[in-house]
Amino acid sequence: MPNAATTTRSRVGRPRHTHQVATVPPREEILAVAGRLFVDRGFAATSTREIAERVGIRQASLYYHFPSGKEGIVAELLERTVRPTVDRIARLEQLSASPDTILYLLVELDIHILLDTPHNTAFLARLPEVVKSDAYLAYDEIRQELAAGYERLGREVEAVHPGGEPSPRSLGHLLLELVETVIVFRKTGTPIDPAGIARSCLRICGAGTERITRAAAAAADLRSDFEQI
Amino acid sequence: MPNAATTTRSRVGRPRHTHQVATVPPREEILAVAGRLFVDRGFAATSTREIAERVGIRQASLYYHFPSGKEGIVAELLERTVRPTVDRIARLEQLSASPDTILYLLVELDIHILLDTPHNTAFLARLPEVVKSDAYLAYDEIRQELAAGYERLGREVEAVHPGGEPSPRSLGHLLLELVETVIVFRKTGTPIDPAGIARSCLRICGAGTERITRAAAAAADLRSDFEQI
DNA sequence: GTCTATATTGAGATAGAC
DNA sequence: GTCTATCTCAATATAGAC
Repeated sequence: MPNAATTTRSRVGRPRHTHQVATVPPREEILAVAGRLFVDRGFAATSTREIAERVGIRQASLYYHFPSGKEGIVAELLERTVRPTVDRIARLEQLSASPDTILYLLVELDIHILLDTPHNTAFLARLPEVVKSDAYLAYDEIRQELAAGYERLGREVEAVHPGGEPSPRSLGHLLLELVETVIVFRKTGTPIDPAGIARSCLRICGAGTERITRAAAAAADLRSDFEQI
Repeated sequence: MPNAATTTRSRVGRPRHTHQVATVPPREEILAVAGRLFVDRGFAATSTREIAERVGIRQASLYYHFPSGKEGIVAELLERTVRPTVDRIARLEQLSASPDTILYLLVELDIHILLDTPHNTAFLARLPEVVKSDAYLAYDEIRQELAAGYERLGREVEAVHPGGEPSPRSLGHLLLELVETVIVFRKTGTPIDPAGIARSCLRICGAGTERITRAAAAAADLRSDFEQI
């Protein structure tokens, strides 16, 4: 079935169904398959053979797309895990809303992104083999920014009514960890309650019931602005 | 230097320095070294050769102490991670104190135990390769009990003042995850604030500032009973 | 861009001497 | 209880044909 010059030519008659059947580029296929396996079985425990097998190519062919093998794959997966969140936090902090509302919104959006991440690949950042790798450095830098954002917002929420029980040290990291419980929950199949976690974050910062209710309502109005993109 | 019958005999003169230099049994040494390496580099990424090398024996000799190799080692490490906590929770729940106080105390004690665990081996339960192993089953069963305990206590704390903002779903797992943030923090070197986490747990369950302050004070009086053993 | 073939290395595990 | 020696298997990575 010779079929030369199937691209970049004008032809007589009805064009082929170039629907592509939404053909995913092999590179993307590799990332998806590898992400799933890494999260499922661990990074070191997953072989390039198995990745290739599931993609439908030979083991050696992986090195065409990712010359540095598994390392390169996990680097890109980590990158994609953290990028969208950081892109939004700057816009969030510019909103003219109460700190309560902004924190509530950040938590909800962060959770939303974590739950949407293809194969829960945010979990990869918790594997020791991955943490030791070079790929982790860029990821961690951005994550520190995120923790700093949580810290800033948390302290602002705390400052609305000074004099209460103080919020814990490492507040930013604690809030971020609380949000990232969804990574663990997603893995273990534990039911997830995003609004409950958002409320919990505000409570940790000293906000009372009425403030939380108000923040949740205000966040609901603003949320639609951030769901796109 | 022949030295027969060094035990169970009475001898003339000053006894040898039988201090043993606190000689740790090789089995324990293996567990300690392996625990450290597993947590540091991951389970699959750690070879039996490296464990043996650091213990000061040959790779093959490991199989005398642990016939099933790494699997057997990690099984025992997990076992030791979870046993002491579960042993105490039953006694805690029998105390005639407020739910606030008991939950506060449980959180503090749980954190204390997690921070004392030899090489942060509680982290092992978060490695996919370990979760897939048979060793994980026994561990998980006991951990479910623990989550159930947190759920019971959390709901009791919530019920003290009904009608407030409801606590999140999966409350027990959420509280347990919040406590276990110390595992992650210990790994990343993030400063840890045990009392702050305890207060955060109570807040999540709807307790206000005064109740938390009272619970902390009451817990301080009871704490000494549980530090021993 | 994908293949076959293979080099190379390192892992876990067992047998049997001491 | 620890050793040496070795088997077996699997993994990563490269070379070069198509």
